[in-house]
Amino acid sequence: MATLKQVAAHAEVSVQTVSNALNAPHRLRPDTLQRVTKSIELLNYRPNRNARSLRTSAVELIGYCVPSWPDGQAHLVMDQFLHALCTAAETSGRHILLFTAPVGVEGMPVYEDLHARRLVDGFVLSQTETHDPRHGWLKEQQIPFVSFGRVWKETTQPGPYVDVDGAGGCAAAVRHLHETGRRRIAFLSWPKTSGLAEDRLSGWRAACRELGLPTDASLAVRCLEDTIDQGARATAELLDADPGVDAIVAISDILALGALRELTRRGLTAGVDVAVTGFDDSPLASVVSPALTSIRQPMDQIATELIDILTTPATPGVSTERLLQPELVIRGSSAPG
Amino acid sequence: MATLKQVAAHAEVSVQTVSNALNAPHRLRPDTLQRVTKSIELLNYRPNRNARSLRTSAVELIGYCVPSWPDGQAHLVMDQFLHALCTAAETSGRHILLFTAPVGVEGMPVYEDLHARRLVDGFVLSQTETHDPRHGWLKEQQIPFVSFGRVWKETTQPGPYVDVDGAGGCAAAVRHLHETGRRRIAFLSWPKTSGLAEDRLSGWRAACRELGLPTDASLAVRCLEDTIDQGARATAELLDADPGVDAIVAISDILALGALRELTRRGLTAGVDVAVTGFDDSPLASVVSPALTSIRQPMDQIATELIDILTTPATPGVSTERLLQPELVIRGSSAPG
DNA sequence: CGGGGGCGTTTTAACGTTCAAACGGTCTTC
DNA sequence: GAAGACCGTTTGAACGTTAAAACGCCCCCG
Repeated sequence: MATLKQVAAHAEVSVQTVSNALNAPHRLRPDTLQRVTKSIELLNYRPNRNARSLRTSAVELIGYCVPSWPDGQAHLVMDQFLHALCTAAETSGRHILLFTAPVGVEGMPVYEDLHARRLVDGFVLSQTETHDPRHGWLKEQQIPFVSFGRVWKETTQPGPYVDVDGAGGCAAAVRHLHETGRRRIAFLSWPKTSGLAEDRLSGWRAACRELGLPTDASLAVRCLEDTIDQGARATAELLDADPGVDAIVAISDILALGALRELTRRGLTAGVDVAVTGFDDSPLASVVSPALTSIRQPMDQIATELIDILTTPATPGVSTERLLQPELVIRGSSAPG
Repeated sequence: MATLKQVAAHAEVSVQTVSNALNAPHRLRPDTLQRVTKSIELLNYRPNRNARSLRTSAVELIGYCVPSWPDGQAHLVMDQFLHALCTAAETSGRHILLFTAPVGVEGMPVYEDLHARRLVDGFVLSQTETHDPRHGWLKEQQIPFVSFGRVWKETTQPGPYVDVDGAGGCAAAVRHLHETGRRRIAFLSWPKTSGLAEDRLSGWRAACRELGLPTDASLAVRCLEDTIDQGARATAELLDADPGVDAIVAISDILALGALRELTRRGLTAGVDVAVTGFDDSPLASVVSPALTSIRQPMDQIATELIDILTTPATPGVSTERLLQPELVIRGSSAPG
């Protein structure tokens, strides 16, 4: 465990010079730099992050509250997201610190504490809710943050965010289905209380109208829970009420799996008789058969933008609200063969 | 952002006394303690972790390498594990720091670097492999670690670990199936190269023998990948070759889902005609129908033991190898109604 | 030849905390 | 009544780093 002092002694320079060699190499004369660099390598020196942070009061750590989920609700792309976030943080020399906190505003003292004790520089929020109180609170406390997901509705100054254009994604799915000959496209959704759901639904509706396809109220079905069973049940209702449906855009992969199951149960072939698309391109999408066409969120890009916004000092010209386009991954459930 | 100095001035004591009030309150006279405590509250003081860590050279941070998975292989219980790990760390005043690293021994420089720069005190490893080189390497470097999962086979001094008795879990599943009248129980497995697979398989074999049930080689089928398709295909082969099979113990929930699908395809009812069990009790197990009987790993306990081993200084009497019992969660796929 | 300006390096001080030793007071003990 | 032990508190130093200022040197210019 070599220290700056030991390196300095070895290279026969002052401590500060070694520090400069690392943080501002242009200040050193080339030969000095080389001598110092050699000593650093020789002694296998690594800067002590704690000492550095104490001096600079920046810890290069970003807090992320690991979501807890109601039973039976999986976050199937969470590991993708975490991996992307981690990678993005690392390319900027930072790391992710995990913690737990109560949901909503009750969790705020935890955020404040972590920041006050200087365990983190700022936070990445996810699971943003319709009237998420966390944004306003953090802004008030002047704690840096960025949110994955817009704050939906009625909140003044929502703060910096990165989000995916769910409406655009669903519209793309509808257009793809239209191109492959589908003409009566249903939408499997969640309850109205979710901003996410309304956004995606609006994309389906807009694209259908644009293409002259029906958007009857009966074509948009809501499931109370994000489970396979609910997806299957809703699909059954849909097909019973309207046998002409030839495609289903589901708001999640899980609901889409439910749709697939119900189709199989009825002796229908997904992708042939009725096309199905999901959302998130979770790992399950590619392991079922027929494999599920799904709308993939660009996790790497999301993570990069999140870290970028969080670590770049606010600049007048640069927006801190970024909407990214998802990608439609086409598989057998909508285009067999 | 109050500091110790400011609190000291406010309480009219020395800095060290305030420090003692927090770290060794028994040393203070009750009235002094109260006065100091009051000042701390009044100024909303929070100790600066960096300064503390610099002095004590302990950062109270535990590194965990976020696993990256081959496409189409989901780690469905990773968020459960992370949540449990986080919670366990927090109850001991620590936190989890995420990072990425190449798999195997190539990732070791990353571990060393994080430790040398004093970003973490130690590591929790997971995804332990048969000849995992990380354990030996870390031990050699004297970097504290604990592994979730045994090092299988031939490694001397495997190092501290917490693991789940997969054999015991599978044996419990077999006994449960036997109790409910099943007499020809098959096992859906992975390739032989996995220590995990061999462990679980051995539990099935042992329990069957104990109960006088057949363990023909044809009853133990191997799937090359952990996908629903592979599980379905293997189940099809199994039933074609041996129509007498009345129960299937699958080594993973994913394979079990494949089995369920194949049964449905054949017009058989899971839980009635053929019983099926999975492993991990992933979120999917409870959202399919019939819901899947599955072997649940005690995540909270696992996490607690991991943190305990990692943070407790080695004591001669106390073992650092702990094997925990999983819990069989019985649902409709093995016991309808 | 004296003053100003770069340049590369060193010096000084500070970040906020804890450890170890020192201190002064009171209470025992012989 | 002096010596020792104990208790609660303070003092001094250190952890390893970086920011800012100071320094000495050389070069240029008037």
